[in-house]
Amino acid sequence: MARPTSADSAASNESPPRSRPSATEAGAATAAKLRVEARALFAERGFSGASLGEICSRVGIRKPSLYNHFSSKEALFLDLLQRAIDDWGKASPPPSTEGGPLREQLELHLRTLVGFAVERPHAAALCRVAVSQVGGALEGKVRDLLQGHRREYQKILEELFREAKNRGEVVDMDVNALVYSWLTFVDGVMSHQLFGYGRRRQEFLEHLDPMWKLYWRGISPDPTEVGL
Amino acid sequence: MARPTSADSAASNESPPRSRPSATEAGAATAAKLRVEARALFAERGFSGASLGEICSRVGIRKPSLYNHFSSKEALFLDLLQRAIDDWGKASPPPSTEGGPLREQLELHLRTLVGFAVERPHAAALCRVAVSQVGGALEGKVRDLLQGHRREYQKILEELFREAKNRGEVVDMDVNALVYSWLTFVDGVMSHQLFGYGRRRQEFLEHLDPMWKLYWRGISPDPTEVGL
DNA sequence: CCTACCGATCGGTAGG
DNA sequence: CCTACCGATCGGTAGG
Repeated sequence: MARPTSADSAASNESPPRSRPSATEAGAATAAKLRVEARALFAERGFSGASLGEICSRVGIRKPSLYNHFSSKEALFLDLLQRAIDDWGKASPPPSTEGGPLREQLELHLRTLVGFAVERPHAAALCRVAVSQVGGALEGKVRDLLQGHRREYQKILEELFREAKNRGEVVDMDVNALVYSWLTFVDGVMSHQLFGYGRRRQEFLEHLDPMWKLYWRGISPDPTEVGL
Repeated sequence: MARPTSADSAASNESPPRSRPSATEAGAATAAKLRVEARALFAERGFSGASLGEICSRVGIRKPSLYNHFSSKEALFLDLLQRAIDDWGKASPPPSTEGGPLREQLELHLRTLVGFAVERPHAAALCRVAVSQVGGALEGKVRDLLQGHRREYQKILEELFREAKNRGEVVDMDVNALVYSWLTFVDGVMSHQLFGYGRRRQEFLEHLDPMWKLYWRGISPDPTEVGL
């Protein structure tokens, strides 16, 4: 995240504004604005519920002009999804066995995952919309994008937990069960963050710390030493 | 669940077929068919992505005839959502402090929750679609339905964990943290079940047992006694 | 339950 | 980047 700006205003590859923008720079700026508004509207209404007309209206251009930047509604959505996945991955690098004790690695990783959803709510919500987009025309392409990322993530977790188990940093248990346990915990936390409403979301965030401790207690090699 | 039939073919209030159906019986049968197909299509494509024309086509009637049974697309969706919530609640009665040890209560409850998603995938997916329906016209009404149910569920859990804590059946910790921990665990499990794809879903189900044990280990008053 | 039809809006194109 | 416009489809109504 280049700038500490709020709520998804930052796209992946924005350039700072100049005093006299060239034609290509103006075009890039329009494309960036389109991405911001499209991301927000897709996140709020889903793929079919968001209309290109409204996106363009929010940017201040007419609908046909959008096709100078994106070849179709589907292409626009997939572009945004790819960026959201990439940005999320960059903001939350997977934990490594080299980085230190498993407990600290996992806790940090959890916090960066949640942090992305807090700082980039529209990008996170777009991923949620994509996951929910099980039917319809772009089903296959969305699934490919998401599954590729998920498979890679799962493989990293398998290695992480296998090594941690060998070092006695985690309870002695089937590695796959440990991986699924982590995925379930993360998905549960993200569900609250992505689907929760208003106050609930904030209230939930305040309980992240004790929830993490209870999770760690479950997979810790020595639960009695986990301070609660 | 009255009949052990597969995949959501059973609506909430179907009556068994007779040899010579009256006019009102035929009408009720049509309404039931409409619910089955609408539930499947809403679940697959979302609210905006599903069209009344296709629903009617699957049932074998013309679009205007739908309005003899439901006053609008929105009313149809809300009817289905209400039924899905009710059915899920009936199939998964919340755990009670009277019913026995907390551990057994929670495990049984978890299995009935997952069982509903397995036996009634379209009803469960409709709830997922509704939760995702954060924007658009029916935002407020959907939220009211879901929040009402959620609040009630959360209150029951608070009482459950408070009493269990007093009896020493659960780790000594803030009751709210225990409640949120349970909600997170359940949401994580449901995420896999509702959003998962094909083989993954099955593979995940096979790990439900060890995942449950790891969860219980985290909130158990004596984790060392949890057999893994 | 049907045919016939409504205005609105959709994603996208032609052409400049 | 625009105006003008396309065919298709949408939810819903009139009238029987």
